[in-house]
Amino acid sequence: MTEQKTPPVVLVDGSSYLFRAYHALPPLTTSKDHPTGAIKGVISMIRRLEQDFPGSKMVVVFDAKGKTFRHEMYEEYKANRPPMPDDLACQIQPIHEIVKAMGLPLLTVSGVEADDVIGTLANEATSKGIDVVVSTGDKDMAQLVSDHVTLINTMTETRMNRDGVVEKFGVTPEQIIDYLALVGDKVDNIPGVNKCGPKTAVKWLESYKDLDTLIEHSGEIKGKIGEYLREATETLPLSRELATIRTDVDLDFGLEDLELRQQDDDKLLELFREYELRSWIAELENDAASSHSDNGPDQQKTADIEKRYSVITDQGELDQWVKRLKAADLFAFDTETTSLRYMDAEVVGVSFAIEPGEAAYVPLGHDYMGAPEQLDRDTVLKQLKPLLEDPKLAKLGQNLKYDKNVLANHDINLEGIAEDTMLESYVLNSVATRHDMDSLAMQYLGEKTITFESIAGKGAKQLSFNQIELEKAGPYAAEDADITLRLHHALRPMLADTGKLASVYETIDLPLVPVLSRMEQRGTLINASVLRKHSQELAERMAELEQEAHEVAGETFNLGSPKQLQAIFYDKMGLPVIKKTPKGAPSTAEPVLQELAHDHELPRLILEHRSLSKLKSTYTDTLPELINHRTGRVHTSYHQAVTATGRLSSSEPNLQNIPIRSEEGRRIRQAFIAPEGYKLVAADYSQIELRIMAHLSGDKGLLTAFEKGEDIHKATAAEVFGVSVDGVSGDQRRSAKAINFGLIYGMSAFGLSRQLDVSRKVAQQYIDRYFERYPGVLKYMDNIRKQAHDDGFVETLFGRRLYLPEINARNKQMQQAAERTAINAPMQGTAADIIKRAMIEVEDWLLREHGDEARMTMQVHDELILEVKESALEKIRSGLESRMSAAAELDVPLLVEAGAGDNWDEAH
DNA sequence: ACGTTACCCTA
DNA sequence: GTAGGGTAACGTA
Repeated sequence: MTEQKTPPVVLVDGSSYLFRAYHALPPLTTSKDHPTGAIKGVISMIRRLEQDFPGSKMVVVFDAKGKTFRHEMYEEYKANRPPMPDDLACQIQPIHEIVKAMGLPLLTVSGVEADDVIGTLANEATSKGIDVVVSTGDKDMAQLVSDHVTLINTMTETRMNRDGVVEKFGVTPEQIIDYLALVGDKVDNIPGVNKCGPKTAVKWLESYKDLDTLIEHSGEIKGKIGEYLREATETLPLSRELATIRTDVDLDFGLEDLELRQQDDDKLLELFREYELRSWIAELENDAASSHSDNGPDQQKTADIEKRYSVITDQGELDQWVKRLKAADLFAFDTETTSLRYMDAEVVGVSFAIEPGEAAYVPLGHDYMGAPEQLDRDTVLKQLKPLLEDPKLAKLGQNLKYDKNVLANHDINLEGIAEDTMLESYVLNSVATRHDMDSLAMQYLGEKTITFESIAGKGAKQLSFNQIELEKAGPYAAEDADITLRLHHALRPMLADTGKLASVYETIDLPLVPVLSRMEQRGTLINASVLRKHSQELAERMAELEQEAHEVAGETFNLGSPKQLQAIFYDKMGLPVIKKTPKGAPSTAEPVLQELAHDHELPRLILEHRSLSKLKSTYTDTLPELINHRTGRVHTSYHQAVTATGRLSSSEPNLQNIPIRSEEGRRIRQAFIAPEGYKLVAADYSQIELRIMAHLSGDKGLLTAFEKGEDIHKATAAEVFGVSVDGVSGDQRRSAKAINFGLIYGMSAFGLSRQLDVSRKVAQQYIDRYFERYPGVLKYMDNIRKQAHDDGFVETLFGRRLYLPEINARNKQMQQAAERTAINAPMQGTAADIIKRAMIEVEDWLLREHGDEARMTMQVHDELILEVKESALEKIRSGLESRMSAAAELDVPLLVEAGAGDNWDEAH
């Protein structure tokens, strides 16, 4: 039996969460444009802590305005920090008010930082024998950790005790200050030791225990880094002092003065309404409604919705649920399966939710030793089939494409896909978050969900769902449905409130789900024997190259190892270093070897070997292995919530990077074939991004060029180089093409000069000349940059948003990168929207009119690939072209070029 | 066994 | 200069 302990006092570092929430969360605003992202983030973290530490005294500490004693010690302290952005500053007051209304003591002490207040209170508590939990996102606080003080990062859900500090940093809490002093801090402008990072600091502290001893023995440290250490000996004591959190601040109050007060519901409701924090409003209202029946003692308030999860193994109970599902306006639905790979997956159970907090799991295929008797899978699926196939019964799920695919394995055609939380989250903010359910629950509901790993384990020993005990599987699966439902309630209003996002979700991403599902299930046909033969040829040629390379080098080595290549090229042969990798090692990348190949044989051999090895390992070896035994075809996965711009991505295999540029590579495309009696039709949008640029910018010259159907690169060359269209040389056209691509990518003179191998000055002249001839484009580029800076996001033609959190970053490089994204995203994203619209339309048309004659099988960003019956070839080709062209009404024609052939190479 | 780095394939 | 995914090597568990 253990002693009943006093609950720990919880000290919350509000300021550290303020910044993190501001950067991590999407730039949400109220309908009156008051930003709320940081409010939401900080408050939901405090609420989580209230749940996790019931009965604890909690104190929330923020930095006060103005300078602190550290500035007096060191003028340059935090001199690198930019002023707080306005849209963060204006959220501080509301947070303070909400914290107060929640009844929590709020502290801001001028002249010191929040850290010091926390350090002092922690010190006071431990001296009285009370344990302390410090909630912070700031690693510097690790110095406070002791047997009685732990850290918790409520954002990342990690707790750190003494052992945790040692594990994370490699030094004890007592050594953290010295560690921080050595490493320094760019943001706070603490100098530290030049070139000394975490690794070096840990190494030194391991050998010398503390900073003073290290300084005494600094003469023993060899090499350049030793010199840097000796250079820093004068500033190190200052660095150490700056890094030290004070535990002896003279506060005019003590812990006992900081009382929790009763939460002021009325005030809180008013604040939540003002900042439109909908889910919390609903919760408060519910609490108020139910508080009469709640006559228990004044406990921790029930921030959680009461959860009623059931596991159904009784037919009567299932019937009750089915009845309710049929009557519901919308129900959440989830399948548990044997595998994440949709082609192999079988249903292990299904879960449902209609009302928040209430959910049911119906286990159907748990087959571990001693599993309880369950309802018969096929019988239940048969019972559910009419329900799941009814397009009028609206279903909600998280990534329903997967569920649709899995159900197809059981001959169920899921229809009525009405809402999908993964897509809601993606459309709301494609960049700021991952869109898996666990992340979404944390972000939008402030709730930690049961992870699959926690019930199934991980790595090779991970169990599949059918092997998981019902006691664990039930809550997990039911929670999936419940969380999905509650997420939808949180996300859907946000979509409706934000520009045209709801329409992007409703008319583009959601209707695409069944289209992609069918494309995935259809798969594509591949000639495995051609690929295997190709693999063999590649292997032979590679062996020759390898032997030659070994002879030339005079030693054997692994041609695929950049490290060994470096040793041979730069250490042994002494070749010039043309470029370095990001980590500073001399690069052996393709353009470098290309350059070196002028004077040496070895780089050429490596280059050829490398390109063949790439083709072999990525394509010719792998693709045949991915052929499904049941269908004889290859089934990719299209991911709808991955890219920042709205494009799809493809994996296992990635069909969007099948080679085309080299002859050897095209042989791989030749292995993508049509079935007997069919041809492959490949239709692609010609110059779609440039056309979108013409449309968005409204530039007269560009619009005219496209209207006349001119060769756009030639037309550009004629303008930039001042020659007639007929007089454009091949070189001029090539340059113009690079300029046009550069424009789409947010070009700089530097980038263009490298691409064209001309001086930066010449590149700049080209750019200037271009903008002179196409002034509308320049104006558009300027506008879009300005818009990005003002709004923090850019939009596609259809209103899909891309947030650019780094557009106003202090780091100029980051800011410029964000500007390039701002320029590129509307074009790339609009193109993505257009082809998605085309896919929905084409699929609908084919299913309606040509069910057995043609089917869409692949999408590669601006290209659709279909299998078409030979007899219907011309009809389908023209219908396809016209539908793709009509997928958007632009001020320029959308030209589509479609070809046909026995394989993808021929069709393209 | 897992994560990171360097490299390279596509639009 | 934009946006992705996959592989081998390599370092750390």
